[in-house]
Amino acid sequence: MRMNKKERQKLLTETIQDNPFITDEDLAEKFGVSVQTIRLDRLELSIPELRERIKNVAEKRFEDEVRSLPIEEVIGEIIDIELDHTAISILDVKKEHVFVRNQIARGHHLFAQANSLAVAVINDELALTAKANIQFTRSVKEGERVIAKAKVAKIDQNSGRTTVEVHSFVNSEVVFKGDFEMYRSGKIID
Amino acid sequence: MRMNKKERQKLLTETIQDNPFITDEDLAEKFGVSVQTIRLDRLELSIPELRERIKNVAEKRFEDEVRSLPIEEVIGEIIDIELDHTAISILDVKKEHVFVRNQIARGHHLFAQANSLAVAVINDELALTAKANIQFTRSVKEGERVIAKAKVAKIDQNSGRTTVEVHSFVNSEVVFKGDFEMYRSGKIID
DNA sequence: CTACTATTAGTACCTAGTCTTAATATCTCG
DNA sequence: CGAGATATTAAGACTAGGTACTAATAGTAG
Repeated sequence: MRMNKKERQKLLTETIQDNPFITDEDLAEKFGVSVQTIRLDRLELSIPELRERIKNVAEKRFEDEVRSLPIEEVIGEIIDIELDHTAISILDVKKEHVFVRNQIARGHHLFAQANSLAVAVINDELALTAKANIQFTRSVKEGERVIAKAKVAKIDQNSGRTTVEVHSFVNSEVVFKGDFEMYRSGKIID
Repeated sequence: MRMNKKERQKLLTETIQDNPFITDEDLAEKFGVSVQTIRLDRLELSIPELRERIKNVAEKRFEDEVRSLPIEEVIGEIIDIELDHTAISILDVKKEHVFVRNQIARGHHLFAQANSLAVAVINDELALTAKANIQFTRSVKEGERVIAKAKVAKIDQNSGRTTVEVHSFVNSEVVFKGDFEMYRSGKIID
């Protein structure tokens, strides 16, 4: 009934991977060996103790949290901005952006990058999108880097309505085009 | 220099909140009191010990992980669908969807809901958005429920190009309108 | 039979606590 | 000022879930 060392260690790795909250004692019982054997196994496999594992999971969550905040505020990373004129952002397409089936980026992520860049380029407290006319000219795959360039095309001095053109590229190939008509609350800050 | 109990306990709560990884010893040093005092404080405030706190953070991360997967696949919850005809989804606007400053939903979330509904309504393995013409007719606030209704308007039998109209409502008031021109890979499944 | 690997056992020690009892310190009110 | 209440500190026994190390035993291959 009892498996050999190699098998046990393989299973041990898997078991801990999908449940890092298991103690050596529980593992020993699960595999029908002594606690000491489990500890030797962990030592050989360089698997840290329960508390360390839990801590790692917790710390990773903290990192993610810090990382997810800026993602929420602006989709993509703004690398250049000249208020009311131009702005550029980059977005690295990762597995969370693509369809599972074909690894093609979901449209709304490209839209989100462009839209939030259009919001950012406007020099106003409250910029909202009123209308948009967009076009996806080529599908973007996981691993590609999308560079979005926004240009303020027109500002209506009375209403404040601002038209922003955004073109997104992968290796100088246009993958997305969008005209955004933006609404701004206050007066134009110069 | 040393603050009173009330002040200390208030600060203690905050300190632990934004760094759950701090030990009683470090806290004692930070507040210039003994470790025992910190422990009494935690007891009074029902703050669990370090290891429990870390475990909670880790467990929460595990829960979140499970929860964040379905959110990725379809934005909003599909409540009705008739392939190649109509579909309806709802999206409850929460704080993660809005601008911090004014609690207005960021445009790309409404777009994402509409776009992913347009993708879903199409009876094909691979549906991609080619173009979209959208309009945000009223701003949506945190706490509101957006109901998106998609209608397939036209299917080009040769190219497979499909036009989907999406209207989104909050309490029967139109908040978003969009015409999506969708591209489908294979033939139309009937 | 010996050499080697694998397993088990036992001991001392560690961290970051809990729980309990008891001794001080400090504050407050009459 | 002093008594009582509240706050703080200390000390001791115990806990989980380990590490690190030494030593004994079991099983197997040459």
